[in-house]
Amino acid sequence: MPSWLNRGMADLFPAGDPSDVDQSLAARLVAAEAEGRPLRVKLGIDPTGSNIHLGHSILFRKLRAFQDAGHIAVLIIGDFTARIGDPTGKSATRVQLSKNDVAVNASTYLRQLGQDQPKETALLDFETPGRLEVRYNSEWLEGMDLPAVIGLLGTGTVGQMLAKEDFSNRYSSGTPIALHEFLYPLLQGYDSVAVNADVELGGTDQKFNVAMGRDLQRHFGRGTQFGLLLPILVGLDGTQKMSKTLGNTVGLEEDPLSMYSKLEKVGDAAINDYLTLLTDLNVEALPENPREKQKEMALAVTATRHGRDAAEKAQLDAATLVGGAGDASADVPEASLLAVNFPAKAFYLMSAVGICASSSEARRQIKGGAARLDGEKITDPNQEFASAADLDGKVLQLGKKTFRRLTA
RNA sequence: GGGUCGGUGCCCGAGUGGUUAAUGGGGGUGGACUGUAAAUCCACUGGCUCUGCCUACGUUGGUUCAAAUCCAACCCGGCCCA
Repeated sequence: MPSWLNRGMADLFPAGDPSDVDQSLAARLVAAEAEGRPLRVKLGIDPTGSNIHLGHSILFRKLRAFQDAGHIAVLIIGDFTARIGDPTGKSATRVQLSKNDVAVNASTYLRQLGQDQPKETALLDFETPGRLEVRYNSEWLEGMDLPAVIGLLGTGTVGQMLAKEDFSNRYSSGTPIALHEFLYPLLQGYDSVAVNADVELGGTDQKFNVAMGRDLQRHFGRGTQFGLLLPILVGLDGTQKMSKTLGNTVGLEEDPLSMYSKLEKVGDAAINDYLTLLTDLNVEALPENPREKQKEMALAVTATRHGRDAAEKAQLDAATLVGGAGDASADVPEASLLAVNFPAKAFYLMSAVGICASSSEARRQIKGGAARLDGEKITDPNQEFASAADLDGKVLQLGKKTFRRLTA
């Protein structure tokens, strides 16, 4: 098996008879090569949120690696499944996305994946002909009639569903499981049938669904897919998975400075994973000193998104900002003063400019000694600023790592 | 459909007529310390250009000078029965 394929891999199944194209991905690769037929590699995404973070990107990176090896990336946008909405949790969170929401989210996704970029900077290769198929699953799910749905339901059993960890947890803890949730794995699996996947990529938490895809392909008499699972990236807290709701993410489109400063304080235990899953570098090449190691990793990961030069600039800026703040040359994200009404009191300014979520919070932060303007501590929440001109170009700081350059 | 228990702030979870945005824990943010880490300690943790004013304990009404706490209806969930 090629190393680009093995890198960071958490699980590959089935992994049976090495000579059987149905049991061994290595055999399938060899056979495909002999036939001059690229593999079809499926990756499904639900366009529910609209910001891709580094945790998602490890799957896309693997998909890209397949593309670069000459295979076909089949990106499935789960517009149909997303529209039904995930009923997990309380009634209040039962969001039903409209057709329009889904369309907007999907296009945001594609843009972030690099739809309009050359393949050198894009996450996926949109350029090379024949390397990418983008499919929407409403294409085959929307028109499915009740007999077909019943047929699909008939391929699974309640026992199978309850064997799935999160269903069984919820069942035994008394958390409701809506009936249609059982349909989800089946529909997702049916996507594999519809696109004739050879390989499906997913996080390790997707094993059940990916396996379902293989089962359904067999049921429908199609070629079977392999499941290639990648680890779930831990978030910045170093313990829980990277996820938007936990607020421990690094967004793909974040500016170099915030990306770097977040990454350089990732917990020691997570550094190797970050490097393996988010870059092509060798773990052995990293320095021993844990602090240096963090910096190297942060630099390398930032560079994959913004290029080496921007990443190095971010590293420098991070160092100077923390040292004294307000360095005029530092490349700090800007915040416009246009929406601020003058005269402005300090606490109001901080909320109006978006560095604090609310003016009450800003008040508290100032009292807690967290706010600085050009490195000088703001002590009075009611300190007044007469006009935007007084603030133009200055750096507003919250805590040690949040900076905004104010612009009139 | 019947019985029963329950729905509290980001999460869990106290509270059961009356100073108070509402005990405690978790999480989060900030400060000290440090390697901008971990651990530990301290503070803060509804909103509002704020010496005051709003909005909050499933929803809507009601009783009361006064309700998260009492009453009614409704909505949602667990369990048992069908």
